[in-house]
Amino acid sequence: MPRIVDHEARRRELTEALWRVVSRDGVEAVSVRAVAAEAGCSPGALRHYFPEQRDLIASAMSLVGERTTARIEALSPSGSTLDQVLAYCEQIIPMDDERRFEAEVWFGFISKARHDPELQELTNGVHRDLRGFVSDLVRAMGLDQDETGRLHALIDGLSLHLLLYPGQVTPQEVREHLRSHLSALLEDDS
Amino acid sequence: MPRIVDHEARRRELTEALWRVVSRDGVEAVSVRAVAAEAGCSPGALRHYFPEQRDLIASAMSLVGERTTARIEALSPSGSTLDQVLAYCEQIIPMDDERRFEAEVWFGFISKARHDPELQELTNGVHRDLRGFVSDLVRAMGLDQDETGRLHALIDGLSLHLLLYPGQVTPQEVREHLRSHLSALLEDDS
DNA sequence: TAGATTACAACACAGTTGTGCTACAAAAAA
DNA sequence: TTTTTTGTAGCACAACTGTGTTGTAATCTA
Repeated sequence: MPRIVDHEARRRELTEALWRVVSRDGVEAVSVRAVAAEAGCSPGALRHYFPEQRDLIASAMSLVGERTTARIEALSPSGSTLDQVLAYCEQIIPMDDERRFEAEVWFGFISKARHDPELQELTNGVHRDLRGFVSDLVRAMGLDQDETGRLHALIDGLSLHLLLYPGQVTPQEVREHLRSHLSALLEDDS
Repeated sequence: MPRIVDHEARRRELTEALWRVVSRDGVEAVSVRAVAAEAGCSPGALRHYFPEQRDLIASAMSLVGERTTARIEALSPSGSTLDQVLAYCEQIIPMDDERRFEAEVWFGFISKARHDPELQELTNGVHRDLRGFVSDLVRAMGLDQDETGRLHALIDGLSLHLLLYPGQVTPQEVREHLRSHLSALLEDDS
């Protein structure tokens, strides 16, 4: 065994194993043993990196935030203002499997986080960050900041519907709703 | 022991005990034993009315739907069209503690329901009903049905934010967002 | 009154949970 | 070389889980 291991990378691996468990068997199936098995190591090894289960979950939720912001920052949208804002918004909506896994993890653990001060602080932070991001979009559209709360709620509502009722709501519909909403906002402004 | 007990009422009592556990200790704390203790009876007695835990959870989620629709049907709003529609919408948003408990139970169990066909059918049904309700409102406002999905998502997004981030979002803000949204829809129509 | 039915309690059982502790092997440091 | 550190495995433990089974007292039916 190598004495020195890239701690950060190992934690990432293990966190992604947790993701796989969640997306395959749901949040209920997450346990120290299940995640360790998925990662192909012993529970003891996992606990070497995450002493408590809470740490694992916190890491998983943080990763959602990190990946979302990374995707946003990597984006260099073109086209009309509407198209650009639309492209940004879609990065936080589960339009494909990748974003669906993120949403699954997020919404899955969020009720666990509600009664855990430490996790709650984390989710509050991510929520604040996202609101700041939406706020920037609203500003970029030259709109009043009153619109931030409404747009943010619309985005999260659409996300929720897409995740929970994929049979009743499709990505195309979501894109249309978002487009018409932004369109109305922009023409209202001019 | 009386031989005949009002089955329906007893189930209601036990379901409400589950609600209390959820609102006090969170969804994670729900177990046959915990709910029985909260209801002041033995786990065996509980299992007499709910043979499996799934039945209990299904009953709790159904109760959310029932209470919401009951509240809606009991409503006889007055004032402008906008005020009336607003009053209806607020019945499915956790503006006070009563509706907050409902939302807590609903969002708490919904990720459990995602990997359980029987529960999923239930949640799909409630979602469909709510969409039908929103659709009626949209029709009452004389709007195109395209608005249904957007309004429904906005309502659920606002609900989610109100439930999860009570420190960052207030009922007053939610009411304002909803009002301005409906207002824009109505004036756009004329 | 005799018997069937029902509400409830209590226990048993096997499985799973998070976490603490010990042991050991590999690699770095001395 | 010897010693120390570090990653990993494995076991132990107590608590808790859902659910099956059995017992019992109270009430209704005949």
